[in-house]
Amino acid sequence: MRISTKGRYALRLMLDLAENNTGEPVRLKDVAKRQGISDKYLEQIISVLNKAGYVKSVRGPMGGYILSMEPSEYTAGMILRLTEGSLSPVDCAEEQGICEREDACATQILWKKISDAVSDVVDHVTLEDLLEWQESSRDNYCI
Amino acid sequence: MRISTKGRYALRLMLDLAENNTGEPVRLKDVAKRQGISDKYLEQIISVLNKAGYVKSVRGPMGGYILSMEPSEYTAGMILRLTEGSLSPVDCAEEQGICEREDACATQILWKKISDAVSDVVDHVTLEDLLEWQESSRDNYCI
DNA sequence: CCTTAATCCTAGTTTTTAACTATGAATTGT
DNA sequence: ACAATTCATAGTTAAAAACTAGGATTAAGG
Repeated sequence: MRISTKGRYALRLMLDLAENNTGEPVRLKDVAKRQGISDKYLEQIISVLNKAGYVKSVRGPMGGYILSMEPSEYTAGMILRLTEGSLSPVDCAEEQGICEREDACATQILWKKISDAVSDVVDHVTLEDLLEWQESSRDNYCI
Repeated sequence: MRISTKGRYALRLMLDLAENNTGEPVRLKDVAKRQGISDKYLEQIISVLNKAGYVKSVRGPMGGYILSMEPSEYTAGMILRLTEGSLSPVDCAEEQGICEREDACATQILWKKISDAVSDVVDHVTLEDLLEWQESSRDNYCI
């Protein structure tokens, strides 16, 4: 029932872009350093976000990435579904006709409830919310 | 974000024991056949449920397994946590001190929300609920 | 134009986990 | 004694996750 590093890193990546948004593109190498994540791995992850239009890229020196929308316009669900694939605990909870037992399987109802509960959370948390949480937790962060 | 076969099979196994509870022990082989699951694999899964005291075992011929409590006393959460390990999307959401970034990481709050939402579902669905759903879906099951 | 710093693209590798499979010992009803 | 069951442990296979590597492409600055 784990969320993979792809999804988690993608969220932190987007959050980092939001935090460091000065209008200028942000270098991926800097994000990688700040977040302590391999930059080569981040390249793959942001490629997906880029193709989906969630970020804009600028190539060449002084290049990097910028969010293409306001933080409030991204939900965690958008980012996680894009990078994780699906957030459903089982296949049969999101699509019909996969399981030949589905007419006689009560557990499917449970999976659907779980799936809905997860969606309800991630679809109502935006990047802006994360930013706010980040800032308020920053206050009690002593280094 | 998937639930593994261990957890899913364990639920179906417990549900099968509940459905076929006549007071006599139920043979694992029969469960395996009904559910279409390898009996050797089920052996491993029920071993965990047995050690936790969720089922009682009877060895030898005419042996098998029986639920040790009423269906209403088992929640899906009990069964899934036992067989799946944890239902949390990330480690840092259930235990503190794992992530050295936790004081400055807003995503942790999101993971905790997801974790709580999932718990809220699975801790309020009992085996008895599953039994009822099973019976009502049986009605529109034509074979 | 040339160098350099960035993104882009694809393929390969390693590690971990999931999902069984196999073998045989222990137990017990007939 | 025999046969049917659970019990215990180890081994195997397949798939997915988590990176790693190498080079192509683009564009700013001198």
